[in-house]
Amino acid sequence: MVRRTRFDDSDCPVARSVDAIGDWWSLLIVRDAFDGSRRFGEFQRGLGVAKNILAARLRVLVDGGVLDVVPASDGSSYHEYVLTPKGRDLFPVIVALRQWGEGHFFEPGEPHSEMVDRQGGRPLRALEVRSADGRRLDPDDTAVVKVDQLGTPAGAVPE
Amino acid sequence: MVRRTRFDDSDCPVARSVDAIGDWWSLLIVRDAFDGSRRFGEFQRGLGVAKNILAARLRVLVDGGVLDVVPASDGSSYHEYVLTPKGRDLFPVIVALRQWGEGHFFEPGEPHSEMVDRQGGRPLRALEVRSADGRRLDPDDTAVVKVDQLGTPAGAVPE
DNA sequence: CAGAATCCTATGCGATACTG
DNA sequence: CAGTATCGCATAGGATTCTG
Repeated sequence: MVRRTRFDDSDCPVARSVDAIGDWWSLLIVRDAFDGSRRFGEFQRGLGVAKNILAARLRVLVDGGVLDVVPASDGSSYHEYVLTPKGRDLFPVIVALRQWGEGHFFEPGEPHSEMVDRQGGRPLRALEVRSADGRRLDPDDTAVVKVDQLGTPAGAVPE
Repeated sequence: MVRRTRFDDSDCPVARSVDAIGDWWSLLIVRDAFDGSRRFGEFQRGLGVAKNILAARLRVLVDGGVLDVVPASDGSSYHEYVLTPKGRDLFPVIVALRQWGEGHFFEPGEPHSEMVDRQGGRPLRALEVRSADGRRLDPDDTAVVKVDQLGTPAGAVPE
């Protein structure tokens, strides 16, 4: 796929995000990073991915500014991979995917990993899309517009 | 990749979501569906993807319960692809990816498509991850636990 | 226009072996 | 343990053609 079709010049932020993440492995690496994984071996065990693939993905994520390489915290000569602020900004993406999966791909009672609030251990509230003034928005309440210049929508999508 | 490594039996909802979506094309199809695309040709023009690929992806999305096929609303003999409730539940995922992209892949003032509130046309509020009782949560405020049985966390991740 | 059917190639990725 | 190097195959997906 010639490195797949590139989306990095699209004017759609979704496409650029998708392009920047690269592939699903990368996203699962990020997931594990949020879960606390920092070492090469941790990621490899958590993912069951071939080491060459993992190494390549880690490099892409580091180059893309999602992960940072830091000296190992335990004093060993290796290093660790930690999320950058940019990588941490993927938090809602991971949470959104997690909640979608929880809601649609598990039988009631089926064991699964779950993200909880550390204080009290309760599951998170479902993500809510809101307007600038705080109203809850459904998909139909939104439109995608093309912003031509500095922040001024050029026109609402007709519909 | 023998249809890539399967994640559909993972106990992680993120992995199952990723597996169900299939690939980036599918996600961009969903994005366009949220933007109002319904017809084969609309998706194709919006994505610039080969028709066979598009057809295959649409089938996967329909089979997966993300899209539904309905008779064309304009009376033509073709049909249209509309989001199912399950598909509409991907809304936060798309919004999250969009916001990440907006925040990290565009220069200030660089033209891009933007999702706005239909009422007033203002951009959306940034997604916020919240606890069950409404506190804002950062990644560090959360943990991923393994739920063994009916809703009772088996133990917090040590860290 | 909406697809299905072919053909073809680049490459993602899995497996394995090797290094420090 | 943390990677790099090499090999090989399946296949995603691009291009094109054909049909109703």
